[in-house]
Amino acid sequence: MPELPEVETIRRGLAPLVTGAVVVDAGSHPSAKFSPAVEAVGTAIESVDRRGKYLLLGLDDGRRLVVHLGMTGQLRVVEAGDPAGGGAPAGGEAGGDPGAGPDGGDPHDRAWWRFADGRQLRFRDVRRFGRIAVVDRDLSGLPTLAALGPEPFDPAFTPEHLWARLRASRARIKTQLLSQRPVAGVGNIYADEALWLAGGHPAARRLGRPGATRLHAAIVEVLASAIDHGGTTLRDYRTALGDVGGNQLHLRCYGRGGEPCERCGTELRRAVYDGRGTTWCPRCQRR
DNA sequence: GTTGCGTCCTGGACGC
DNA sequence: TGCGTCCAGGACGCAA
Repeated sequence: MPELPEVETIRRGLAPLVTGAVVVDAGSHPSAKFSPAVEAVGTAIESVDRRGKYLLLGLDDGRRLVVHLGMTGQLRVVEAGDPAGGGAPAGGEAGGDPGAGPDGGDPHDRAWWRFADGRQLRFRDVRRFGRIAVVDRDLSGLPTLAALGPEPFDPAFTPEHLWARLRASRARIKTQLLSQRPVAGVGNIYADEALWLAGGHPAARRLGRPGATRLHAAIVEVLASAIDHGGTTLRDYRTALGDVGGNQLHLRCYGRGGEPCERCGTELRRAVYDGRGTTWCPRCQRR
């Protein structure tokens, strides 16, 4: 489930591989979630940026190719003739066999772009929770993207900002983090990790200023640490080079329900809040 | 406007 | 071994 650290790791791997590449052909799964991929044909990729969990490929016609990886999305560059790429795409007509890649490649490939040098950028997404869009440079074509909160490493993301945003809502703290509005890029894994580190209860609806300050520092710390470790691979996530991340070895809360808290030894609890599996320490994280 | 629930989607885990 | 059921979760739609 790619969150900010995973998307950032993919961006860093992808940028040197695709910057300057000219898209000469493309295809996609017929779903409207993926079919905009073909709109990039005839352009050159000028940049690879990230906003929250979204990858933004700057095109030389002024637009941006936006890719959201959803839960199981993977982006890989394959060399011309690489069996993993299914060879040169035959036909290349968008809306072909649902779920099948060009030339009968991986059936979970939802979109692909072929470059002038023969290489392909391929988007594999088993559960089809990802999506692709082509929008103007100002991102106004995607309201969700335009409404994202500040980047966690941006100076605009301050303890005061976080406190003000959390104070303005009565929703649960974790639910607010997952909304992407207080800060962009936090998903279920890092919300649990940051709340554990900050000692905040995920189901609390209010957070004092000291608590918000601790949570701010925790968000920055867990995201930066995860990027340093190459992201978290629980099942599907792979870097642009096909490698697994290493942060799953450093998780201290997420997915560890029933295990002892490494800080106090109390058994970590697991529950579902607002439809999302949540793990927390009942002793370290009191309401 | 805010909040919370249901839906989409598929592979893996698990029980029978 | 095979079948059915449950679970995971980001974004979005909808109802209250």
